[in-house]
Amino acid sequence: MGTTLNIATPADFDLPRDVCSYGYFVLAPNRWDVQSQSLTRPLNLHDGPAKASITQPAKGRLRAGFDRPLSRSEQAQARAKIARMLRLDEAEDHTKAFHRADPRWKRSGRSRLFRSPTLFEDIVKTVTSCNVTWPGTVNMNTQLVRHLGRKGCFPTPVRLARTRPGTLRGRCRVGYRDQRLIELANLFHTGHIDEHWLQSPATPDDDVFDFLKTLPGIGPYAAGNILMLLGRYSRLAIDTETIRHGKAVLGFTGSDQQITTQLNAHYEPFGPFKFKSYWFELWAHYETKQGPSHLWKREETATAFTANNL
DNA sequence: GGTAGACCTGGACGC
DNA sequence: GCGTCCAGGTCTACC
Repeated sequence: MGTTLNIATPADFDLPRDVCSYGYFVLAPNRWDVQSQSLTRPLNLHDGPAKASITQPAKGRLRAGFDRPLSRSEQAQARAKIARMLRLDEAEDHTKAFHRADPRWKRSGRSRLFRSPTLFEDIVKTVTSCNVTWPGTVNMNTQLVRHLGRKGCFPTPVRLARTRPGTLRGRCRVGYRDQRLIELANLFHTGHIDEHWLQSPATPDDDVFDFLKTLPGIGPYAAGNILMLLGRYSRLAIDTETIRHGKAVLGFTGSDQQITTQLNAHYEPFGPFKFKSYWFELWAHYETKQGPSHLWKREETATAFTANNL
């Protein structure tokens, strides 16, 4: 008999909406079940992996069922990881401030962007999303979990740091990212990444951005994306998808550089919430083509979604 | 500071 | 079934 945790959430939290808000919800080891509207994934805890199934039985409350009993310390650890994934730290006043800045999302209530239980997983997922089409990202994460993850978990920094480049390339299909991922894993497991400093409100976004760009495999796009994953929304992460959005949806014209300038100007009024305003615009565009994201069937839509494919 | 070319994979396409 | 082309962001060398 496994442990069940009851977890309090901010009053405005909505599990289907807030999980199915960013592409990482379809990447292994996450699994969103459309039928039961639940999120399932294994978590790495003190005494080993435990599979969590998260549902929302009522407003303001989540239920997380595990496939084995959890000790007291593991329960605290699991609560922290779930809170990180679901951004339960973003209270209602944060949502209200965002909706004051951009009232377009007040009706749907959108504000939270799904992320991973650890910063390491978020950074690896970001690196596997660079210079590759979305199905490639999906495959890399599936293979990383399959070949390097213990009992279906995402690989730990120690495990990834000890993996041979040839294994990453041959089995996990990460290509030239092999050495960069190993170096990143080494930086994490040797304590060279100061997560407290990265997450401290006292640290300016620009300083975090500059630091992130020094990491292997992290350029301007990835650094902007990781800022968002750290809860810093004052910058955009501009990739080809953003440029496409600028042209097709916002009607911008000119060279990519000119469109980038127009995009930055367009989102400037949203101040510290620029990324959210941009992202929910993009996400709303996907949903007009494919229907609500919490109903997307993983194999059909979610693994192929980019505006180009839609 | 700006830019060209290499880095890999998987899918689309033509034969 | 095979070869070719293309999409995708980062990194290095070079100007």
